[in-house]
Amino acid sequence: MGSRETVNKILRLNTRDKSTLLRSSFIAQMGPTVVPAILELVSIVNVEARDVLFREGDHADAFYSVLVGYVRLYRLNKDGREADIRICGPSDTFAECLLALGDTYVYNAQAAEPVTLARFDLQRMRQIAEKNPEVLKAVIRCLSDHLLVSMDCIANDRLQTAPQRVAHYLLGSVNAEEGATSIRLPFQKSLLAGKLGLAPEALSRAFSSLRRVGVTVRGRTIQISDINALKDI
Amino acid sequence: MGSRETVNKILRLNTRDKSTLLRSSFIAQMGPTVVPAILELVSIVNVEARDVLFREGDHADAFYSVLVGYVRLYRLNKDGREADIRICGPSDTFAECLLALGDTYVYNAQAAEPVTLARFDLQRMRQIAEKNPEVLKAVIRCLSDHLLVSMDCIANDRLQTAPQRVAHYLLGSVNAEEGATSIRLPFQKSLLAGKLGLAPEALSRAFSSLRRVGVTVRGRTIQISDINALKDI
DNA sequence: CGCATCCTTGAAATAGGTCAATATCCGTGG
DNA sequence: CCACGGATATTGACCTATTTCAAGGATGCG
Repeated sequence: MGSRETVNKILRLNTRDKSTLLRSSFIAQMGPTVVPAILELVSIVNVEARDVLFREGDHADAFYSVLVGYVRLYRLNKDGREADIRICGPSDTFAECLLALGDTYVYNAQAAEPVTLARFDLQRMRQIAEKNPEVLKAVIRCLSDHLLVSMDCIANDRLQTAPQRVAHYLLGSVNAEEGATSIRLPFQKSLLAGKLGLAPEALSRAFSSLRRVGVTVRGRTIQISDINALKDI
Repeated sequence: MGSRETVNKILRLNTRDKSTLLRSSFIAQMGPTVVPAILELVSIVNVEARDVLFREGDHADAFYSVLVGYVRLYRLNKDGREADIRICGPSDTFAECLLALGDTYVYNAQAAEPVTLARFDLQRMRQIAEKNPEVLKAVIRCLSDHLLVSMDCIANDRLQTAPQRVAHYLLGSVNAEEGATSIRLPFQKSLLAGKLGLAPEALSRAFSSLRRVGVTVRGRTIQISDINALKDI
């Protein structure tokens, strides 16, 4: 029964989820030889908005890729204040550093909305990696990307003001090179605030200070009248 | 001649440097089979205090391990303000993420004092890694450690005040568990300030605010009268 | 012993956090 | 399709931590 259920979970991986998984930063780098073996050990997990996936210090037996929704990775200080470390969206992988680091989660993870995840068993993944350098290389790629993102985050926190961080985020989400565009935020503003290391109020104020360079906010929709003006902030 | 010189460089690797290199976070994880091959392609680099090793955007053909001294990894904003991303000391490896990421440095690196480095050629290292999963695993280990350090840094920047960051640093450098001790800072205070994401003045003030919990500063020597008192900051 | 560098201290300016009140958004159910 | 209500977001006022600028003091190297 237990195994029957597991098989069902895998079979139920719908076309859209499966293609997201195959295109995830982690899986996408591997060839047709290992991918099936990995898909064997993947299970699908659905969690509701605000559910805590795991906590810092918990025993870890899996890492994850996001298929649908957004997950918040964060730490707590002893007063219970929270600080986001990374926001993971579709195709992002997290906690994969535990492949090398140990069996304890090093941050908390919470679903910011209803989320679908691919779950990779750590032990079994280590076994597969042991036999397949291809997997090791994918892990290296993945870790390098995350390290780069983290270093960007440190530098931005230390060098940029709130409006600059917001401008930087907008420029990174924009398709066009210049002129006018509009963006739809993929998540709530409170999540963006956390991602940028700001209180929600500070994000609001940053947006309103960007009005003078042609940024208009209506709900999740952001109008940008001149991309180049944003770059000068 | 050129090759003669290279050989000399390697031969000149003195006992102390060599043992540091063999114990560096990167090399130490590998067995006797690959290590000699890697030592073959290592060259030793000496740079003077304040020398810039490379700049963000420079073409990259090597990564490094520190043997002696300290190296500052930092970014610039467009006004020329600097923010440290990581401080690397003896046995630390940096820029190894370029093995996967590309051939452009993603930050600036500057010697904070006279420094001796082991230089790993990226191309040749990639070739060795291709044949030796052991090397890939060492790289994963190394990247995971750096990622963890970076995430700690983000969380600390966002959650802790200046005195808390200093207390946290001191507690991490202390050997004893409780009672009184003293520490000798391994580098200048201005470097510590940068590492903690503070202006030098803020570090000074943080130290003087820690006086009331029994922290006394004289030059590079820090006296701590009660470790447990520090933990409560 | 002297000079340069590094560190500390003070005073003023600022960015952002916190708290509280109001406004807006959006999913739900009618 | 609209109206309702809870959750989100904005705004204002205040407060605190940290930066910045400027000057004085300590430190250590030659």
